[in-house]
Amino acid sequence: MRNREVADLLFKIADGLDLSGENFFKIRAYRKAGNVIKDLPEDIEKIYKDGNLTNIEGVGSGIAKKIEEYLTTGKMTKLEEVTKDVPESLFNLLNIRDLGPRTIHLLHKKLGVNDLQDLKKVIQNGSFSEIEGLGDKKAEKILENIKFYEERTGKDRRFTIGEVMPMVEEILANLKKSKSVKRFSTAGSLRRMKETVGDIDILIETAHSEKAIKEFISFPEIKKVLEAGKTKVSVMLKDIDIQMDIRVLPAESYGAALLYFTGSKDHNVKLRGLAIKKGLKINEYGVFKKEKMVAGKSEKEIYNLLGMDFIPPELRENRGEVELALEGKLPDLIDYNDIKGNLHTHTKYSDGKNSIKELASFAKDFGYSYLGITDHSAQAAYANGLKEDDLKKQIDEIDALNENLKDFRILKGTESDILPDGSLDFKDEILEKLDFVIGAIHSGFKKNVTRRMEKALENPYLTILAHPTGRLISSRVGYEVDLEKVMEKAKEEKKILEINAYYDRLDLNEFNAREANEKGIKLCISTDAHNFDMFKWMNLGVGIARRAWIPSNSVINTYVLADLLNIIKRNG
DNA sequence: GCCGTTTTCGGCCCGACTGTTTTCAGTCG
Repeated sequence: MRNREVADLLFKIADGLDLSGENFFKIRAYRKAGNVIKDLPEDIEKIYKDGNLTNIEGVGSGIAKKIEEYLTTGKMTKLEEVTKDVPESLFNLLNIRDLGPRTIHLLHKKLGVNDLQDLKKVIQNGSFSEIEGLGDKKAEKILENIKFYEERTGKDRRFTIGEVMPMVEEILANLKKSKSVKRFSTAGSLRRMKETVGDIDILIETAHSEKAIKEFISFPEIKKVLEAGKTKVSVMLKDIDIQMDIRVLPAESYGAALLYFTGSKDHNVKLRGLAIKKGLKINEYGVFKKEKMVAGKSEKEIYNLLGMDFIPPELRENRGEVELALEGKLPDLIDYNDIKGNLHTHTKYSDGKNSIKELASFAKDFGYSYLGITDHSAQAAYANGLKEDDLKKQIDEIDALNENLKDFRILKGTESDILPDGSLDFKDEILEKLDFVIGAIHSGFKKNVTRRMEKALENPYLTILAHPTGRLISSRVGYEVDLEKVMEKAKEEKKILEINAYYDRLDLNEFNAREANEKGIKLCISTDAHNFDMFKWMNLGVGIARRAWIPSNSVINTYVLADLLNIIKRNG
């Protein structure tokens, strides 16, 4: 897939034009095309070969030609033209908050600013503030933001959703206690359950906005207030240095604001386009016919007014959901409370923190009706993997525990390493005694991974293939694997692929998961829990599944026990 | 540069906040 690569070039052209003071709408056209291409599920090269480039939203003949040139020759003349007069170091300045292309262009033209050092110099010697439209306050602000920029990776830094959740939950708990706040919700990419978020958006409904804002900015989780108006507050949070935006709203606009700030941007633009055709205007305060407000209290009301069904936040990416909602044909998505058990967990036997009994009791209290125990196998020595005798002992322990459990069952499993030759780490005689078997690659990420996975999938004892791509969102690209082949084999062998909901894995990701589902492959959402606390990640997995348009009956751990056992029973 | 059930020109999503001014431009989301 070279989509990201092509999108980045278009973004670069947009930035370059921006820094040259070019026509605003031309710049936006490049940026829009980049955004659409970045999120396309199909490969841009394939689209080009099929002659369908201009069918992509936002790509006309001009941009199509540039993409064609790049795909066939490896260069893009337009980009070279644009960057000829803009020094590379000028692009970096765009990463500084409150410093945009117009100002950078001005500083470049009038003061010859070419890089960060120049910028600091002109602020310090006062020539910055002498330019019309700029001043001392702006100078001071920029200087402070330069510090921020230098301390961290810049304003484009993204956080995994699991990284920010704990802090968000603390803040939501604070809001729950507040007497001046009536309702609140997350919005933005967090509400859409994207695997990474750039910032955190929170909406609150209150009749006493001044009081609510004052209260909010005094929360202990807040490091610094960036701006604080009457309806909007931006702050930087402690520990993780992420920006949080709060919007304060009256009841009649709550739905409109939730819709607006949940996004995605592309989804909203689409809705507004539809609204215009109906003679309506949508903004964050409501839907308006001329001056008269005709909807806004709830999102559902607004969608219905536009003649469509309510669209769940996880689908709002302008990937066809609007068209389906208009026809009343949205997919019936898996829901957060459909899950009946966690089937990938570790105990003290290997590298987990809790005993089997503790974990089972927790899972039951969590509302689950079964729990799969899948400790590591011997090959995973770093994780204290189980030898055959340990596994036998564990089987006996689970049998004994099950005898005393009511309305709940512990399932006997293993997370067996897939060895270099593609075989599993236990003999058939012991695998036979288990309810199900997870296979996983934990070493040799570059060694015949595709072939090994295919062979493991052919093994009649294997039930589920864990974290099929092996990526870590924040740090690792994953296995050298031909996922297409692995999926074909899984389909052929009727095996299950895992969506590992551990926040830094989310593997399969939403695109792969959707592809697997379209092929008819069953999926399993698991948290790979090493303690109680990690059960909460299950929601992230469901979020990914919802973003992948997956229905409940495609995920095995939404089934009641009897049906689940039927599905995971060996040899069909 | 893109796009069209007001189509090949003339629009292009919309508003808050800030700092600079005194009506607005830049930046951000």
